[in-house]
Amino acid sequence: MASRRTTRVTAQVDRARGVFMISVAAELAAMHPQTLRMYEARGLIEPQRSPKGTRLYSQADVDRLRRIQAMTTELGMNLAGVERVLELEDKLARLQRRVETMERRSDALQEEIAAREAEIARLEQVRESVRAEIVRYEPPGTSLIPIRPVRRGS
Amino acid sequence: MASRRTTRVTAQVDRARGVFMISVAAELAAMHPQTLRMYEARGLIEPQRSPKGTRLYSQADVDRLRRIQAMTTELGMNLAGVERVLELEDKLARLQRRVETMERRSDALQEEIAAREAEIARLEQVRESVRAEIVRYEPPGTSLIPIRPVRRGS
DNA sequence: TTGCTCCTCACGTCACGTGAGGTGGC
DNA sequence: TTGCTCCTCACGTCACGTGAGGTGGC
Repeated sequence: MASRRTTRVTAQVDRARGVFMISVAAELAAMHPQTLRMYEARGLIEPQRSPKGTRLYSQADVDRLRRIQAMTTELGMNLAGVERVLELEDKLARLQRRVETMERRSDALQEEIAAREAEIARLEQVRESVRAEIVRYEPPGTSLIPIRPVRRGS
Repeated sequence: MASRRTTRVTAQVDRARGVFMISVAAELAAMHPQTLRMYEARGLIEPQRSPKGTRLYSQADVDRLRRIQAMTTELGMNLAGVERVLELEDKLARLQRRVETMERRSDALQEEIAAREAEIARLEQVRESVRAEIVRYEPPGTSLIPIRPVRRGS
């Protein structure tokens, strides 16, 4: 279990780590290397840099490039639109996660209500049986002590 | 209260009703009439038509045109991007409303829990006082009747 | 007749992608 | 030296907006 978590964290780190130089990244994204430089100039992508200044693209960068590629090629969007859509998709994903969290919370609250309902039912059951026991001490006409309303602080 | 609702419904109907011919709508949206025809051909807007075939734009149409205008002029987006962004903004608005509904529901559930907590506290309180009353009937050494464990069904 | 509507066609502009050209370090 | 990197500049293409041109009904 601990090892699985470690593996996942490592994979995440790797996904964000700059490993491809521009020619490789361009081939993986099916783009011209010059296009990648252009996208960077417009702020659509920010690859890391080696100490010498060479761009280093991560797997996450390549994925993002492919999403951009789909929007421009398949939908015919320009870069201004791509930028805005990427923003909105991020917002949407965050909101989606929030909805899921709230749904789980809602379920948990429902369970809390059910648990308290059960507790109330249990307490009422106890009260009923106590009442039944008390009544047994008072069979009409056979009680040894007179029955009177209980008065507090008497 | 009923009249306020009626007013709102009327306003909504008016907002969706085709009232402006193309030259007026174009002026309200600060656009060329030909541009409006182009947007319609591309499916970005669907004005109603008079029996004679004249386009009739509603206030909602004009608002939509202004939103499109802002995206193309201020952000430099093309129409493919506008289309996608309008879709995503709709989705986002729906999800936003859902989050608000869920928040209200969550609050309501919290209140339900609080109400049941109060009921539990009340029942426990009752049980405590019943116990206290029973004890009061059994002062050691002064009871008129012998105290024995209660046996069911005896 | 004027001014609107409808339509189609064509052109100018601009964004984007890509190629060329020149530099520098493994 | 080869093949990559870096950069800037320039050109071809395409989408979009707008204008022209011709029609028809209040």
